[in-house]
Amino acid sequence: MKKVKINIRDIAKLANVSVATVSRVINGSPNVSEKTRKRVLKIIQEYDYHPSAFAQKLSKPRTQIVAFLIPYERGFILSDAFFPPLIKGITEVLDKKEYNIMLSMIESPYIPEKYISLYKRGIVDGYILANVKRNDPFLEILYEENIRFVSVGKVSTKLKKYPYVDTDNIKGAFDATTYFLEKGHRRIALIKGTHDYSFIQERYEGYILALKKYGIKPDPKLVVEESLTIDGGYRAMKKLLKITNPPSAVLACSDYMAIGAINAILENNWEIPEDVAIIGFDDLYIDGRIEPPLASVRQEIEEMGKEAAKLFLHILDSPTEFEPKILPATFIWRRSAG
Amino acid sequence: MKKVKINIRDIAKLANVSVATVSRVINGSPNVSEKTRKRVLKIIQEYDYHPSAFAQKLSKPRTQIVAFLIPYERGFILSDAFFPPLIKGITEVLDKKEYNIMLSMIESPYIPEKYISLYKRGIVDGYILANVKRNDPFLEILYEENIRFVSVGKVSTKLKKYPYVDTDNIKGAFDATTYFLEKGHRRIALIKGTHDYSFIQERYEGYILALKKYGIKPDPKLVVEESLTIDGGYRAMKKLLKITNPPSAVLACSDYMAIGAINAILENNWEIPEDVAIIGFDDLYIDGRIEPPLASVRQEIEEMGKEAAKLFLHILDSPTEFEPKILPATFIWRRSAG
DNA sequence: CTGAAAGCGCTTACAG
DNA sequence: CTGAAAGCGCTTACAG
Repeated sequence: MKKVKINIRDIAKLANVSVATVSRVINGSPNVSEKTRKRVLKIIQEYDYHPSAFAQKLSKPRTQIVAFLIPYERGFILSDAFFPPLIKGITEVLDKKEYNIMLSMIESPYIPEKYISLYKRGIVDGYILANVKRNDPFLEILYEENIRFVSVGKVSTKLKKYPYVDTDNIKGAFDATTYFLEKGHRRIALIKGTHDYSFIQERYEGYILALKKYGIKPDPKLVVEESLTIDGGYRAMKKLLKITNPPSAVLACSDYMAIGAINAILENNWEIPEDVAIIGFDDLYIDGRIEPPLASVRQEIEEMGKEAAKLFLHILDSPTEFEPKILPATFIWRRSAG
Repeated sequence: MKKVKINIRDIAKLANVSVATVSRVINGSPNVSEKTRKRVLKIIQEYDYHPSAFAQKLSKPRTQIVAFLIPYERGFILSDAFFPPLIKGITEVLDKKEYNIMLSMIESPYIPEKYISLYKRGIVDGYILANVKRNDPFLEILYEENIRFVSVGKVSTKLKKYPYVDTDNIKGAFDATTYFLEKGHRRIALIKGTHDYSFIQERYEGYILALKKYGIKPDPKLVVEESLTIDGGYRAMKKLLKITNPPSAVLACSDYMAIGAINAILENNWEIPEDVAIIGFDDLYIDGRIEPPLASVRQEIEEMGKEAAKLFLHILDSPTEFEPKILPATFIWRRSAG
């Protein structure tokens, strides 16, 4: 049966002390005699008393809640394997600091005001953002309003300095492309998404950089833009197979795209990696288990989550002294790469 | 620059009314003259005033926050495609009702008290739970404490009646098995996880029911238990290939397991579906794009999220009058099924 | 339609 | 070490 809700005053009466003393016990203040503390704690336990978080918050500056915002497009692949490990990493760090996570998946186009009110109404101490598009105005609003936030992904080119964590996408794409180059490939294609997302732009840059380093002039016909899905990869590869001088190697900007590309290649009765070698990006769980095993560039997603959470906790205390965190991207060889 | 935090009293003064009137305006009370309302709203806008959610909550019964709890095992495949659509569904419904979601991924073994305090401290109105193991004591605690919750998955055999949403797992497995039987298969194997999770138990039941309907005595050698991963499926299939009279058809309790099984079969130089037909479960995004395309049993995950959220909102008002919701599981034919 | 006042359940100087 | 009291920022009978 439910006992009626008990409050600090009840506990005070029962323990024969003032509410101030009970409050001190709750908050672990040293200014309480051991004897009193024991007595109060006993009553608290006995009556299963839990101080109201909201009432506590009312007299404290922080809420110990961070909003985790994930904007997404209609049709977005929500089964994307990116978020669960990210959330896990964030949770792991914040849990230890008794921080809670308020989750919002918000469909674009969205109204920033709605989500900023989470802060203005005092519900959250700030934001962790993921899947944000290049130069999404939300970041600038947060910045101007002086609201704490951490971005998963370097997404703004306008803000001078802001806290973010990211994978070294340029290096990742550079390494994968370089692998192809060292294997002797000269017709290397890039299958990519639109530049709406910064990581695509960066992977593109890494690809171009590697080509240039080998003195190869990028051929625009070898760079195909499509949606970041299996089907997008399939369509992109179909196009590449039709050009006069098709590529002997393909770097895809995501594993899903790579899987689609593989289907298109096999459908064409070409061999992988003999006729076309292929490398994906992200290193999804399934990569090593498909046929042929898909080489990829690994992101440390859970680690990114952890770093994002750490950075967030850090900027709460020192809003101006922080360093963005870039995590390594590691080329993982598997048979598809040749 | 940050303006100093403004409160209801400031607004009252600026608008030349009492705080009570401002409060009425905020809460859309009809007992305010149009003229006054306009004036107050103007001031509120002008000063970008946002009432403190915590202060409001202090004088209101509900917090408009629900905790979404996901217990998990170390090593659990967090890239599991199950959660993002589930979260999306939950969010979509709750957003409209201005409900927020407090997310907790909690590693087992966990201490229920820690998460129950979210409720006892007045932070959340209740819980939505996913990935809960069969007869997890957490549910019983919530039940006894009279705390509102909805379970994604029918997980308790001890509670008489409690609110849950689930997929019709028995029917799904029954249909898939029946498909095999109608195709003439008589040696049908089941690759499954442990009965820690109720959905495994149910899929097992569906499999057995179908066999019995066709008068086939289940052969224990054809039921293999492994971890719910690609590797688990691989190991399970390896075992099945070694038995004296190997199966001509395999139902796997998850698509990941099915993918592992496919690898084991191909490695053995058997043809799919000619030598062994195979059906997975869940209908992941990739299923139609692997080779051979993987038949599966579709769960309506996003829909489950929506129903879970609706059910939660419902039980807040009528804690005793509700119906658990079972969503259909649909067999999806693809080439692997033969 | 409006306001003064009590109340929600805490924390925290201040005084002793 | 302890308590009385003010304060956090709202809402809501109650009275007019």
